[in-house]
Formats: sequence, structure tokens, C-alpha cells
Amino acid sequence: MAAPIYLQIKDQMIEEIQQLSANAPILSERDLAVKYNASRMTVRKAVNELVDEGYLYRDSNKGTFVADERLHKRNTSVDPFAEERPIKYKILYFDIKATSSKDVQDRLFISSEESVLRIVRVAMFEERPQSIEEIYFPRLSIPDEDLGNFKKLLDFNSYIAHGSLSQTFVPIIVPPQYAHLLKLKINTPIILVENVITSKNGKPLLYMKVFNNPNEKVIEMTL
Amino acid sequence: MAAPIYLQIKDQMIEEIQQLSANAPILSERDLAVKYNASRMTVRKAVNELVDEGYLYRDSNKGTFVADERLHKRNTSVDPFAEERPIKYKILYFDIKATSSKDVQDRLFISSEESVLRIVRVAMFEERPQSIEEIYFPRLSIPDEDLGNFKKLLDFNSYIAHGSLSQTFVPIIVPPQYAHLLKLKINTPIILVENVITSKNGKPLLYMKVFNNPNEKVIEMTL
DNA sequence: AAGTGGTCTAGACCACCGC
DNA sequence: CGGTGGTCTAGACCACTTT
Repeated sequence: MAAPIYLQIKDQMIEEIQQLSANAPILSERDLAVKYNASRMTVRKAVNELVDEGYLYRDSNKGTFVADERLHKRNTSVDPFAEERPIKYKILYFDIKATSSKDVQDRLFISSEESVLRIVRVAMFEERPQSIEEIYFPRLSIPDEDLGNFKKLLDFNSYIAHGSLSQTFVPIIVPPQYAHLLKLKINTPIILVENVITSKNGKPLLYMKVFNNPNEKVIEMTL
Repeated sequence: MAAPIYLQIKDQMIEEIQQLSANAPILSERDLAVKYNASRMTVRKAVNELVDEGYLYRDSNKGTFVADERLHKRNTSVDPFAEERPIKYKILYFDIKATSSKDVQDRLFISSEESVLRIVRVAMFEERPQSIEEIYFPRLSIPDEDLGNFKKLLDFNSYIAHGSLSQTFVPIIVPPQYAHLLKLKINTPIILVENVITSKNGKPLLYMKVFNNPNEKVIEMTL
């Protein structure tokens, strides 16, 4: 099954846009339709997505123009779920335990009797610690046969594809037991990102606390 | 000039969605087209926007359903630009000065000789300090007659409508001179949000540093 | 077989802009 | 005036799921 036409057009346009300089006009939608031998609505769908992603901008009644590269939409706070660099993980804990802490109960909507699968790991890039991640799954939502399947358990992108991601940013002093793991001085302020992935029907799938090393990871977004 | 049909449909659908419970199915696109006496493509545009905003979710080949309210897309980190609560501002500084600090020069792309318009203010909600905002404009980009026009200068939404917003989140210890203004103890960790609004053609319009009071403002987003 | 969302077409009219 | 993006229509075919 071939990719939809509008996606093929979009890919071609991205390549051509990259050859142009900022603020250069692109062809009008009617001309693009001729060029790609498609209907105007189809090329318009491709252009709309490129505008949404910050590759292009429109000026009504005038035309469509190449956007400055710095204006491309991005969000590094979701990078834990779409990291482009080769990250290696060092596992600190991997266990099933009763739900001890209240934040885990609250975020996963489970009682103190229910147990959770916990994974705690350090994300390393070239020997430099990027962050420490505490990941909690409701034990009951994981089939027994998947318990040892790290690849499947930690395939965040597939969770997000079927769900929704909520993030909270909390300023804290780095916890003492994590300071040396992150190679930070004690009393260093850091940002703790609390992530909850919820399936479309509203059931929490996982809760993940990310203690970010501010010297390595800059949280930024363009919207 | 009346609003576009798809926006009228969208507004009506929002009201009807609010009467439904999570995961309830809505009418199919073809039935919606009949109901609203519009073409399927038009109702589809309305539905698409509601899906993008998190009001609905689609399940391919099955139908479209009401999303859990907690999954509505939002982002309180841009609240300085779309604050829903009645915020009062106390001005601390309002002056034109040489560009002293390097971060301002770098973010606004101006040299140390150029001057900037600076506004420093405390955002208060019911006597409680929410944040301190340091706002810098390139002096040259502001017409003389607008210099005293606070409403126009600080109408962030109009900037964003013609531009793009970039944000960086930096964990810091609250600066001592701001600690008492925010009613925080010294050494409290806070999140400094650095905002740059850039016009579509790439020119920086303003640079704004927001020192958030973590006891008052929670930065969270659902995406 | 019937129904769903996903894609696509070939037109059309509008408001607005620059010439 | 001609060109632009913005909206809208009335069809169509597809892959897929449910009955």
C-alpha cells in the first residue's frame, strides 16, 4: 500500500524547501496542484501540515513563504519519548512492589493494595548522565508474558500513538541520592518532569518521573 | 461577515459534546453532514479540529468518540500570554536603557550599543504574587507614539498571531532580590521560563523572562 | 453486506491584496 | 484587474471492522 498522495507531496516539498532561503515565496496552491498533478485540496493538505510544523507560513491573500528554520515546531520535553541521540540506559531497579508513594497511586488511579511494576534507570549519552527516570506501570495492566519484554514495555511511542501525554514541570533541589548519579553538586536546582500517558479511553498506562540534568538537557519548545 | 460554517458546527458540537460522557460515540461524519446540512468535508474539518484539541478521538473504521476531559490539550506555560484569571500587575521598572546583559543581546539579535525598552512587573492574583516578568523590546522596533501605550505594547496575543513563540525552561534558585517579592524563602528552586516571540519573517519582537512562583503556578501541558 | 474514517477530485465562490 | 489563500460542495474509491 502506497503512502497517501499528500504525504508524498509533503516529503517532496520538504526537500525543496530546504533548498530555499527564509521568506522566499513558494508556488501558489493552484500552481502546486499542476506541478504535482493533484487537486488543489490535496496539495493544500500537504501545505497545511507544513505550516503547522513550522516549515512554511502563510500571508493571507499574498502567498505562502519559507519559514526561518528557528521557527520549526519542536518540544524537547517529549524527547524522552523521541530521543534522537543514541542513549544508553543503566538499570537501577526493576521490580514489582506495593504502591508505596501517594503520587504513584494518584497518577495511576490505583489503590495502595495494588502493586506496580517499577523501573528506575539512568539515561546516559557518551558517559554523561542525562536524566534519571522512574517509571511505574499498573501491574494488572501488563500481561505476564510481557513482564520481561523491555523493548515492548518501554516503547513509549506506541503508547503515545494510542494515548495522550500529560506533563507537569516541578522545580526541585536534586535529591541527594541522585546528585552523584547525575554528577551534580548537592543543592543544585533541577526540573522534575512528571509524565502520565493515558489511553484514549482515559485509563492511565504509565507514570514516569524524569529528573533532568540541567547541564545536559535543555527543555525548550517552539509553538 | 458570518463565521465559516465549519466553525459554527464546531461550536455547536462542543456544546453537545459537553452533555455526553467520556467514550460515548458521536454521529458518523456522514450523519453529521446531514444533521448540519453541510458537506462531509466541512463537518470533517470541524471534527478534525476537535480531535486536535482533545475533545474527541477517532478509532479508525469504528467511529469517533468523546475524549476524557483530562485529555483536552492545554499548556499553562503559555499562560502569561493567555491568562484566564484576573491578574493585576505591579510595575517595578519601565525604562529605556542600553542593552547591558548578554542574554538580552543574544535573544533579540541586537548589539550592545542598541537600547531596549524594559518593563519589569509582578503578576498578582488576589494579593498573591504569581510571577515576576522581565520584558525587553528592541527600542528601534517600537514607534515613538506607542512608547506609552501599555495595552498595545503588552498585547501578547497579537504578537503571537503574527509570530512564533519559543520557550526555554531553566531551573534556578530564586534570585535573592526576587525572593521576597514572590514571598518565597531564599534558596527556593524555581523555573525560569525564557520566552522569545519572533515574527514570521524571523525578526525577534520581544524577550521575556518569567520567574514563576512554584506555589502559585503549576506548569503543565497535555499533548 | 453495511458502515466507518481516510483520501481524493474538479469544480466553485468569497474577501482581500497589489498593481 | 488578476492572483492569493479560505471555504465549500457533491460526489467518489479505498481499507478496514463489525454484524
